[in-house]
Amino acid sequence: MPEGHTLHRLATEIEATFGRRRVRVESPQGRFAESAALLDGALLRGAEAVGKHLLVEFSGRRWVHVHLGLIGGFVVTRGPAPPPVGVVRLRLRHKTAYADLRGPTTCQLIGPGERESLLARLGPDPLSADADPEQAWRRITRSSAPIAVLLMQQPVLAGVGNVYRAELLFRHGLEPHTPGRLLGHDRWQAMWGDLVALMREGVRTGQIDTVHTEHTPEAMARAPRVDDHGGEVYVYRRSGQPCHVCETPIRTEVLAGRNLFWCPTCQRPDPRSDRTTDCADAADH
DNA sequence: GGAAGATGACAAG
DNA sequence: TTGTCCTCTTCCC
Repeated sequence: MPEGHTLHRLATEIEATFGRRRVRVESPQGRFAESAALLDGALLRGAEAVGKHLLVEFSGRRWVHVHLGLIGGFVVTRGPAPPPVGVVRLRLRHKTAYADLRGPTTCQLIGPGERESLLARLGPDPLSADADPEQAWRRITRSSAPIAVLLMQQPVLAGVGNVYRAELLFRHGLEPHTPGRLLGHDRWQAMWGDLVALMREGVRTGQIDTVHTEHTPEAMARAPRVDDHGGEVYVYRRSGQPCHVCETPIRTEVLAGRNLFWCPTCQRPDPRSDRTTDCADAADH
């Protein structure tokens, strides 16, 4: 579930529900019990998302640092808290709402120093108003790693995951194996602007929709996507299905341990590249 | 009832 | 590059 937009929504929801109130803090599962006891009854000041990280601030310059990883979930529900169902690492609650955290890779009580070092190791977040795309550009243009790998490295760019990276590369017609150093600056600026718009839309709707108006199911008279992640996409998890634009079957492969999807016809190396558009080049990495 | 898989990240080699 | 962790859901027997 969680790419950056999910965490930003979550931060907003947690702040709206629990912000500036004293909350009960529990760890039904037990793995966060010691820290929960320290925070129980404290004032929850607010919540912020940075990339895929969530920071819930409590009085006394204390933060609960949460990272959902691949499978984690943090669900806010109205109403008094019932007995926990399943494995609940952390529960926040007051009289009229509760939030259950399950399966995070990180749930840790931290102080100002640890918070600072976390922020320092993250690249610009397209959802943050003061993010600097040039900071990401400097790393991309220095690297010979495939652009598809760089987009998912959180020190390069914070908040982009497997869906946004695949869809962004499609929307910009960029072959995923193109080395970062061959990416043109203009192309990068366009990609950044697009990411900001796409991810803001993701925060608004809670899902990842990336198709242009002319490629929606209605416009194309095709069946809408039925999937657990909702939105309409060009390539993500569409392996073997026809490209919405050119009908070439979408390709997939595992790159750096993650499933990559792309259209071999619509996506080409950056024009600044001195390579030909021969697909054999793409295998070089 | 069990295996596989999933929008992530890290350590070890 | 591989293995490991986190939890739940889906699919197949």
